[in-house]
Amino acid sequence: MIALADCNNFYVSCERVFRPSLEGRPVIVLSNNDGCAVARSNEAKELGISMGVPYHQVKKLCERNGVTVLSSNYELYGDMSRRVVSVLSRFAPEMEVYSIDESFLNFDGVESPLDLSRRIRETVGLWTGIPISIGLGPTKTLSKLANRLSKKDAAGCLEIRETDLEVLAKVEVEDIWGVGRRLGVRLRRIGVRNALGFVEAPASAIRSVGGVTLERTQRELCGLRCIGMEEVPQPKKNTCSSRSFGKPVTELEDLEEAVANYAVKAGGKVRKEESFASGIQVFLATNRFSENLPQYANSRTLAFDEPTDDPIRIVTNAKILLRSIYRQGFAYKKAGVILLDLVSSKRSQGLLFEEHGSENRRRFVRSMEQVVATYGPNAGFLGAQGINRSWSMKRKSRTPRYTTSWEELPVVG
DNA sequence: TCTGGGGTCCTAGGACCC
DNA sequence: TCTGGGGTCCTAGGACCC
Repeated sequence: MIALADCNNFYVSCERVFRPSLEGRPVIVLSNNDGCAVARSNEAKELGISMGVPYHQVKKLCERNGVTVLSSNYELYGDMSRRVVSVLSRFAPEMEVYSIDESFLNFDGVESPLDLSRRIRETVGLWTGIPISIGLGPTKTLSKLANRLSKKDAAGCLEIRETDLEVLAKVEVEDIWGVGRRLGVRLRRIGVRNALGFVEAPASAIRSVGGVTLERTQRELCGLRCIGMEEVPQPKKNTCSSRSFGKPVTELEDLEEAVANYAVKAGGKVRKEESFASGIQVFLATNRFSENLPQYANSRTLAFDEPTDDPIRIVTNAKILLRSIYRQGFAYKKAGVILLDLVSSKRSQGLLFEEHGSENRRRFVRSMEQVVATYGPNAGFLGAQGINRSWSMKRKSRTPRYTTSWEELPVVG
């Protein structure tokens, strides 16, 4: 038996832990740049605010109904997520952290999985303040399905088996894990409307619609385990840092600043993972929603002669790539840096005849990181990253970083 | 006016090899 | 008139997930 523990309306729930007055009231959390609604309390869902809707489309509705609108506070959510995970890990020897708000737990051999789930749910709620739901099933895909159904159940814990045909018949085909909008359309076209139809369709038909991946999903729904638990997260193959700009950017100098910042950030992630990047890609794009403005998007890739984690090399190359794809006369909305083909820093192939990256350089980078970790991001940065950063994103109503910043601790009494 | 960010996997097609 | 067979590697694009 596999359990999927999923935090309810996670970002909203995190905010409510520190502002209990938001309990029972409509709340939404916005994506970066205060762009879209990415988390909604049940009350907000009832008002008809859908997942991912652009905020400007529901702003009036929010104002009319007294919805509390918050910018995202990823530092807080990340820390709360770690707390939830640490509680969950007490209950299952084998566990996979699947996303910021979901974990799979292996319940093989557990005598009464539902009882255990209820205990876990209670403990997480008590110790972290975050409400969770738990779905149980013989495979990951079935536990995902059970979890979805458990959200509607007041008890918050639900078990499903591949033999529960009448339950499967009630699940829309798009609600299956691994079936998105496109595959949903194509499946409906061949007459598959719900999970029962999906299970009963011939494997060859499923395969012709969605390849081996979708056939695997079908087997999983039939109770056959095809997707295993991944206790140790696989090392990342790529890492990306990108942002939409707070306002359109036209000048190369501004783009260079922005791209330098993304490059430094992506480099930081790579160093943290103890990896080196083998290549780098820079991309930029105008606002694809502004149909009447001239559109342009491009990207360019370059392979490092030797895998690296050196921010100065990364920034230098990012700027070279940017200049090669930049074209004047466009209002750019977004740019980003992707570091490609990450390899372990311990097993990286060096150059045969020369040596890159002096020990001095490495010490310099480490010192910079320590300065920033202690005194904040403005205490030390590369000149290329710029000072004014007029392009930086909007985030109007971010709550304090209650749990990760001494300056922003909640005040009691 | 205003529309997120960060990933993975699979497949088809082209370039190239012998 | 007739124009092979069997590979690998890389990339772009499309699908999905949260």
